[in-house]
Amino acid sequence: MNDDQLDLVFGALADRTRRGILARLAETDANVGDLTALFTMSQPAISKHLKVLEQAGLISRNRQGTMRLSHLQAEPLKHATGWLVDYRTYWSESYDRLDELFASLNNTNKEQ
Amino acid sequence: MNDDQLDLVFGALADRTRRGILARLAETDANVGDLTALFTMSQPAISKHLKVLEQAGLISRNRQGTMRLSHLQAEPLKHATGWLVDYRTYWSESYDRLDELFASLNNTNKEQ
DNA sequence: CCCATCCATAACCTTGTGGTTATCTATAAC
DNA sequence: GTTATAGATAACCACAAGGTTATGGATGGG
Repeated sequence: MNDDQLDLVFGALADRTRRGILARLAETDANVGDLTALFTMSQPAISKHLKVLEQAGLISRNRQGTMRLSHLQAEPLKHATGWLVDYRTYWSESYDRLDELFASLNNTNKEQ
Repeated sequence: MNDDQLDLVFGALADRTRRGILARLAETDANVGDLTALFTMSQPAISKHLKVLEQAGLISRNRQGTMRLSHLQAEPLKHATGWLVDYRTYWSESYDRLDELFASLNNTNKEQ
């Protein structure tokens, strides 16, 4: 994953509304109206966020009748994770297994 | 890790100069002059980037004589990773062991 | 004390971002 | 063909972001 893509992906993730959209899409696909109902902002604002997510490759969209369904595309999240875990040797602890890592992350997330 | 912190961390990572600074600090601590020499921009610009990184908790700084050394603080990267891996069930493949994940990531990163 | 060095800060500029309202387009239903 | 609905687009606004140059403040050395 190159610098341009990382700019787009991390930039897309740097907004809590967009992270909220991704969380919602992790459940099921959704149309623009569904997503607009979740946030206290206008439909065009949501459409803009969806465009940002699409350009980052984090969602795909296809027409379903008069609606456009957004679908989570998690692959760039995997690559962003790959970038981040390169720094794991600088974390305070190291983990051999993913489940150990996740257990630790859950703890530290709750602690804060 | 709450939304405000995620805003700051992902926002800090959304700039390639700041990612470059983190990569440099992964080797050794560095002062502002060292970092300015690495990029084609002015010293105040680097100082601004360092402030962003510091507010995101990604670096700490302490005076060493007349210099201020920046030191990588990777803990927020761990927490950001924790947020990202929550989406691992939506990746195209799943991995039980970190080394499997890393191997895959190295491959896909090289492929692109 | 004076001076050089390292860095921060201030002021400014341009562009991007996140929101709004108003309007246009596309699809489906009748 | 008309109409209703879903969503995109345009025009606009306020402010944040990323850069610049100029200058100020802190530290160490002679």
